[in-house]
Amino acid sequence: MSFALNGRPGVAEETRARILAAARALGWTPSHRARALSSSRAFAVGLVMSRPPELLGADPFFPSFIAGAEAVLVDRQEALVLQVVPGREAEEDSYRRLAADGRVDGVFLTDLRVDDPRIALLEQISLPAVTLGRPDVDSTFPAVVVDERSGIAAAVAHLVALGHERIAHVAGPAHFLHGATRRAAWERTLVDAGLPPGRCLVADFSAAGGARATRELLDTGEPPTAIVYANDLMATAGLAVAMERGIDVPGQLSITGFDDTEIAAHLRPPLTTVRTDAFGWGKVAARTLLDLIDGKPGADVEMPPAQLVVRASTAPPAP
Amino acid sequence: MSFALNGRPGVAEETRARILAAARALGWTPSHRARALSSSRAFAVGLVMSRPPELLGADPFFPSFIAGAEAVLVDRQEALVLQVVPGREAEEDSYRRLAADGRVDGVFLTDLRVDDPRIALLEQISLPAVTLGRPDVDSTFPAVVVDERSGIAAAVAHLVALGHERIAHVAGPAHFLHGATRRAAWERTLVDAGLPPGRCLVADFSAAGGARATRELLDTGEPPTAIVYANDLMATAGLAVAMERGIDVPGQLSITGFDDTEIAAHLRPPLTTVRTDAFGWGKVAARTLLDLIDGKPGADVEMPPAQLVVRASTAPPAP
DNA sequence: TCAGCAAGCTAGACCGGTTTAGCAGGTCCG
DNA sequence: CGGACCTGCTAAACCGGTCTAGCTTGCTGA
Repeated sequence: MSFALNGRPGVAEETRARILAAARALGWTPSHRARALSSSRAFAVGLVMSRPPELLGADPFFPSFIAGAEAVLVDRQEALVLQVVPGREAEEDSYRRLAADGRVDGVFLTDLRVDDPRIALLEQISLPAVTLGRPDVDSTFPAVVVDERSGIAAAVAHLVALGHERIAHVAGPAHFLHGATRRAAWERTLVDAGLPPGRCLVADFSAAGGARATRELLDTGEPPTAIVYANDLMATAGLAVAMERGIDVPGQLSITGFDDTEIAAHLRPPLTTVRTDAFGWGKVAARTLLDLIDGKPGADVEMPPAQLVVRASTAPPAP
Repeated sequence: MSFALNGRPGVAEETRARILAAARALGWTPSHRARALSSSRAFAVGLVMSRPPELLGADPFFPSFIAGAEAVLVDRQEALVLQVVPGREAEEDSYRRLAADGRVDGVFLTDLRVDDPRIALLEQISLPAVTLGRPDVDSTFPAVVVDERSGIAAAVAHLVALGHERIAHVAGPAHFLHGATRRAAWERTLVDAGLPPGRCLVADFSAAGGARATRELLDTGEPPTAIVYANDLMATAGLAVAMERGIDVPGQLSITGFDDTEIAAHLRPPLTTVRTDAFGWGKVAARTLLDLIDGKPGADVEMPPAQLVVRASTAPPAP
């Protein structure tokens, strides 16, 4: 029976057709639950998000990523199990339970951290995974990588080309790999351009954090003429801080963001930012994860690099 | 066995303890899959989102709602299955498949629409559901309701108290129930205040739509002195349009939003808006849904009403 | 003393697939 | 012409729980 339905060899073509016809005639649907039990598969993949809810809401990444992943998952009859956990300890529990209960056959590892303990954890409980970005620790999991460096580098190069020499950075938390990567890319590009590295303040990707960092930068004796933010949310808050102080953007201060959120193009001035294709990322990550689960050897995948989107929040520095 | 483990009567207390101890000693974990098969339960609930990804990303509602729901679900060992569908037809399929596969025991019905066909669909395939908001059609499902009217009413009343007389509205699509509700609340409050209803433009909750509507409003011979937007995203875009035209906010134009997004308080000027407790909404909705699934009669639940948050984007009209 | 009964326990059917073992029928070869 | 072998199909074990039927045991009352 199942040979016929699942299209495996050892069944005469005519019999297979007859069975399929009968199944259709009876309106028969295979029981997903029985299949899951007998084949010890969940036919689902998991995504654990451990960010504070207000940051999840402000970041367009997850919805787009999820939509992209879903686009692939529905076709393969796989479900997406979502988990939101408040803190780090709960996070480990979350993965363990997902695996122990057999709720999922694999997970997406997002928001990669420096020396991320989850990689060892998942290897230990042998839960297949795909990492979003290349981890800095040994990993047997395939990575789906978007080069964020070149996007930030393009932003910095763009500012340098405009004539800026004091280019600061408002970074994300240093323990996040993308926070660290963006910061390193900013610094490296400045050095390569023969400029002294500007000031770097570490914030937390939140609007409040971005505003605070911006105030601190502007309070310096010799404030930067341009600020590269690690995300649009902080950049937007920074823009407001500048306005509040009567500093013209981009006349007196250039700013760039990262994410290209829906609102970025509709701010005043429209935000120069860096765009990544989260939807496409989700699609590729889902395909890679499903292939891995199916036992196909998963190789790392390189996605198109992040693109600089030049709008009106950047201009030559005031003379 | 299962009597003991699930704490049902007909088992001596001592035996129960012995069994539990043995289970612990062996490191035994009940197989979720086997349980699902034999009890024909999925131990999961579903959420189908049928919005374009870019709007999902800009709206803080879903992440907060999901986080709230998760807070309840983890305690009850229930999973959340997420589905993102591109269009209306796919939507129906999505629910049907979720039910046919027995992937979930119930669903959250969000983004309620006027004359929403999903209610009849879910009743037909007898998939338990909880509606977020009170549907305008007959429904046997419990509704978890947040009064959005009074939040909008408070915003309009606030503007009226400041002295505004031409208060326009940029609405969400009319087929969404919350779009329609917010619009009706705006209109009703104006009429109650003895003012002629201002202009209402229907947009689509997107930044581009908000900007377009704002331009159209400001292009009128006698433009409004205040605009009530149906969400923060459109209000933010509207703010940018005003700035672009050199219209001072709030000096010459007052604006209000809806959602209280993370960025709202960090715009220039900080946005007067209406806040709903999406996290709490998620918690209550999850509890209600699980109770319904457990066969407990589900009554409608009234949540605390949306609150007006007055910031600096509203002021008396220019004389 | 022993039938009558309830509480407590145990064996086994069941959920609905997947997968293996075994069986019928036909072909090939000696 | 008969046994080896292959093909295609069928019957039954298995996944790991839930849940019912029936069996033990200990106690009550005539």
